[in-house]
Amino acid sequence: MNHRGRAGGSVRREAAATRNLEAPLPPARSRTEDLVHRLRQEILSGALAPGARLPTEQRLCERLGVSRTVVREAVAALRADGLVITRQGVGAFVSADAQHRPFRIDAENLTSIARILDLMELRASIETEAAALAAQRRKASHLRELAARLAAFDAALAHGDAAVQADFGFHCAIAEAAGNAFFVDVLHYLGKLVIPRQSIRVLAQTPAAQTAYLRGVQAEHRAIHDAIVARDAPAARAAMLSHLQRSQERYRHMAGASGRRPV
Amino acid sequence: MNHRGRAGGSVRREAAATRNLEAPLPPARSRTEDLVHRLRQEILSGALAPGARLPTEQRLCERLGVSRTVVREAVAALRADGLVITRQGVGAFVSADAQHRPFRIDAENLTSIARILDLMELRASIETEAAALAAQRRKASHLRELAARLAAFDAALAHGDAAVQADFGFHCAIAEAAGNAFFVDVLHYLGKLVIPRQSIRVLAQTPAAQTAYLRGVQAEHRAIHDAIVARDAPAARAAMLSHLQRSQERYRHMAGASGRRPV
DNA sequence: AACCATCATGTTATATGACAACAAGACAAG
DNA sequence: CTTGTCTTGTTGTCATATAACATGATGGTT
Repeated sequence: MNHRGRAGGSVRREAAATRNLEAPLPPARSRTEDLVHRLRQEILSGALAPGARLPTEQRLCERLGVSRTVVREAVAALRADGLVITRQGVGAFVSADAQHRPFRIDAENLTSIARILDLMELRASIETEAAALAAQRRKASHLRELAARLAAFDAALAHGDAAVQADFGFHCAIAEAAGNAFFVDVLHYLGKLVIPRQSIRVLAQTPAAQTAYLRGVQAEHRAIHDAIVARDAPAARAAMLSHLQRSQERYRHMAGASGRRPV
Repeated sequence: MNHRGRAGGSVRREAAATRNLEAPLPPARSRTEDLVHRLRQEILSGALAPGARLPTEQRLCERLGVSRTVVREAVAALRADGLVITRQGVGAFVSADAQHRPFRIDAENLTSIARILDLMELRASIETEAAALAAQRRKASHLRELAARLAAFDAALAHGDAAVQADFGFHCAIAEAAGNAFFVDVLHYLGKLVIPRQSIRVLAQTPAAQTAYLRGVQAEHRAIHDAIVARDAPAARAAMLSHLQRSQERYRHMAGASGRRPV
């Protein structure tokens, strides 16, 4: 028996080549990936209900004409995804919480300036509310943390990269003060996507322009900080919204100025 | 050689048993899971930088004293997670975007009413902004969709379960009208977590109470809808915020009324 | 009858060896 | 310098065997 039925893959690859000679990466799914895809679809579509038992490894081997290695690797992948759980000596079952897949934003979705602005918009919606909640709920410890983050930003004014980190730290401290762990989690997640791009934008400027830019950012930070200290939720919301809208504007400007290729 | 060095696992299990005889599930990691954990930590900690090449399967087998089966399953799991990518004949490499892990909220995190209210708060922050954006950007097609969803809700008033679905559909339509795909994605993700619980709450009531409750919801929906039609972003934001705050209030009330156990 | 130890069976977990598919460099021929 | 071939190393797949585990059946004991 041919150990690897690449016939299908080869056909796909050739077809792609005729359409575009520049084709850099023929996907050419492996058997394992194929099986993962099939099982995942069956689970997500509900054909395999939560709690249902998957066919045994032997049956899957027979039905699909693959080796146990392939089946086991596929199941391992699904288990890593949290879609199935296996019990030695019993079988493999569809996870009870298979329905709510993890939320994820791929880097491929962020190839255009418009998409990045969309992401910043999403972030803004969360942070404005976080600022308002922080104004209502902040404790003394949160205020100390906020002040410390502001000071850290001041200290980092001269170093563009460190300043971007400190900037994010200030925002995280606000999310912490909001007293809702979900806000912190989401912000961290989005931050990892946005920060690198922001950092590059900042560092592309001259040192003098960097400092001027960062001073402006810091002034907006202080406005947010003051509103939170004053327990003025609407003001905090407005200050954060204004801050992030200007941030979007700055990004739009810098992206437009330094060529069309977003990073 | 002993084919499965369960010594460590057994020790762990016994230790746990001495601490708590009720121990329901000794984790007892398998070798595969162990290796997945180790490699994942090395990647996330940065010890294995993005783009770096992993040791070959043979080397991993030798160093860790496990079979190739274990190594391959572990790598398959990491590949499913998007942390590594493998190229036949070349090797396995840490993915470039290994840093930003998918965002996920486990069901275990939602065991208390407070946590669920936190989640509703997060959802509110996103939806209020979505409503405001929808008011600014909605096209004619969006208005048609919104009207259709409202009508669907009216039609489902009698059937509690269908009404909850229609309710969510209306909210999704607003996110669509906001013209930012991320809002739709996040709402869908959060919806899968919130909807079932909301549904149970509604169905626990008497039919008459259900209808009264749903009529109140629908009135709030209309207020949001009208603000979006009028392109009045602040009004849309306020209407949505009010709607969701009342929703939180209702949940708090129902949760308090029907026993302490959240679902 | 109720209880408990033991066994048989089926399943997953792991180990091992082999071969196929592929990539990249070495190397010689043109 | 280019091109084709070979060698080597790596991942992908197959096949088989054994260990660990769960579950129900069996049969003996109380």
